[in-house]
Amino acid sequence: MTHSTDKLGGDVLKSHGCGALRAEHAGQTVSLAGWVHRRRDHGQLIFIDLRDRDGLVQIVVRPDDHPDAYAAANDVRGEYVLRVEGEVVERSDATRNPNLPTGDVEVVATSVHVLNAAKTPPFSVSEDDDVNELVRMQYRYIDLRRPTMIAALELRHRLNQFIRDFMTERGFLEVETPILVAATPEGARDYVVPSRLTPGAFYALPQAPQQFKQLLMVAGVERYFQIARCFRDEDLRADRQPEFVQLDLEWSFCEEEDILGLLEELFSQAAAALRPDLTVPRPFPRLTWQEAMERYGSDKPDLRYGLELSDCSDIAETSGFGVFSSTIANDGRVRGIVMPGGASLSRRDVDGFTNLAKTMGAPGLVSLQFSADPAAATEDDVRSPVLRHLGIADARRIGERCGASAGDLVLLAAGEAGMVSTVLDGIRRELARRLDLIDDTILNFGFITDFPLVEWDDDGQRWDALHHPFTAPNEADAALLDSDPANVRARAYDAICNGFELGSGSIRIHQRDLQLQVFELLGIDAKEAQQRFGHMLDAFEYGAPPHGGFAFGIDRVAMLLAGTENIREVIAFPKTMSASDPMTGAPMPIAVEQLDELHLLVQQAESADQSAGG
RNA sequence: GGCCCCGUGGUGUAGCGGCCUAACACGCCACCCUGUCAAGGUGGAGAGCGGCGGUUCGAAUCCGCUCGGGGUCGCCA
Repeated sequence: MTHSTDKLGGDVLKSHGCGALRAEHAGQTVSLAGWVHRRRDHGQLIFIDLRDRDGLVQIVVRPDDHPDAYAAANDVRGEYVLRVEGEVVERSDATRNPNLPTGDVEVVATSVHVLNAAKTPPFSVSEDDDVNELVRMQYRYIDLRRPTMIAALELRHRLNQFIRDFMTERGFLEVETPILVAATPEGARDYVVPSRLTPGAFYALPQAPQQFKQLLMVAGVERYFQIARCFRDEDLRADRQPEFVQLDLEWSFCEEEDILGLLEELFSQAAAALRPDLTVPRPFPRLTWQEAMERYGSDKPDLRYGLELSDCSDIAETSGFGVFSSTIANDGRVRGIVMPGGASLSRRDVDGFTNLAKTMGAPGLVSLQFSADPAAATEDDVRSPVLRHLGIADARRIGERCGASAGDLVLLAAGEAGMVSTVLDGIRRELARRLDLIDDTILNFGFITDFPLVEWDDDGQRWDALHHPFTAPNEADAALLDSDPANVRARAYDAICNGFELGSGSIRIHQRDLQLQVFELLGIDAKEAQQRFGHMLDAFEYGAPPHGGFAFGIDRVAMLLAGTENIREVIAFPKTMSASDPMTGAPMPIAVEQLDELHLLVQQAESADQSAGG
């Protein structure tokens, strides 16, 4: 036989995969093994759809020639595990099933063996029902049998494979780094592992292999990558899991262009290989962070649609509307977004947007509904709760500034700049959904560049690294490090796609002095720096090459390639929003003996009905 | 930590103060049926409505608390 695409055949128990059989196999005697997808009993004729990882094939069982096979088939139920022997027969024209890849053939069974019976599963494998996720997770091994889930696992496998090949071809070396590492107080909350041998001491699970990969650069690896497991103990989201997988890469003697160019190739080639049906616009658009925030209010804007924001702060500043003028007087901003055709919305609908804004921290929204072109609008043409305060002149200017036309709705948010961005970003995404502007046949990748190096943390009263403390400042802004840290740009960049952040990277600091200067800015003095990051600082003194890198979430890329908005759909065994696993019960209390060995004392009883006290 | 949504037979839903000793679809069980492929037909079993407490003559239905799931803001170097 010539080279076959059948991956599941050739076993002792199984000569072919169910999904692999075609007309060309007609006449062959085959042995198949798989699960009963469906069974159709016609009395003196039983059809069984036998399913394995690659697909389905119809088995026909008749009592006359093979009574034993028929008897076995009679007792078979859904999800029974069978081994079937028989002959592949081309179907008559009237009985072909064009909906099935194997629909031109069927297997006439000569024997049917039940390898294992099965209880009726808690939900259907054969129907694509919307089953409660808790139940799916409790029985994940059944959930994963569903063809869409198997397909997601395979997609992910192929993505990983693609990445390994791609990186290898470009000279990157896959190096594994430790999972038990030192805790880092900065950044996300660490998952922590108590040390038995060093009482009172703890490892942390890595949030990312950051320091190790930089040290690999100092070690002369030059080009490193790893499909790395990362852990962050933060609240979860639809696109966030406590443990996730990144393509982590680091590159010596590289500049921003090298990395962004590599990523563009990687993402577009991966998409072309795995989802040739999707459109990937190239070149990937690049926006500075500043520009992204101005135009979209987000550092991960969905670029598949417009709905850009407009700044109306100057109009607001001189406005007779006190809320606006005082906002500007207090260093706030007033910005707006247009909903095309929104002038006809009811008060109730407009209130819906206001309520959405309130959930994101806005005191409210100002709405202006223009029934005429804003440039020529009279008071009768503008519907707004604040028209009286604003005046028709400013209403016109705002309408024009935002680019509204007759029939449009303008929504304005006023207040602190960050809040205004958050709110309008949320409104923008909601508008896109309502106006059906989201094209799900496009993967719109992009890069965000020139992030600020640091941001002021009001709670901690200090500067925090926006990316991480090893990010190099833009050389042009070096002078501002002491005088005006907020305006120092970092040599940091993010990759985005369809409104998701895929990952981020930067050119790193490779000089001890500059690193110390940045630590200083972050409130880490020389002594503390030496204590906590001495190995990095020392390494920089032993011939550290200039280097930079990137890391992106493989789960998220897989999610986008799979066409879902939920990361759990592309993870074999995900955790719930409360970071638990309903199948295994993790996390769970451990025995007192185990705690003792680890020198741990648990503060509270885990629940009131247990006798173990505080 | 805040806010929003959800929890009714195995699954998905309906019911939203008495008509509910809870309805429908799929699934399940039994029987019939030789060409179906979401097979078909007939019959049947299966939940007391996440838990606790309240309001009421009466609670799946209203209220409070609680548990669980989902979503989101904060958070996520």
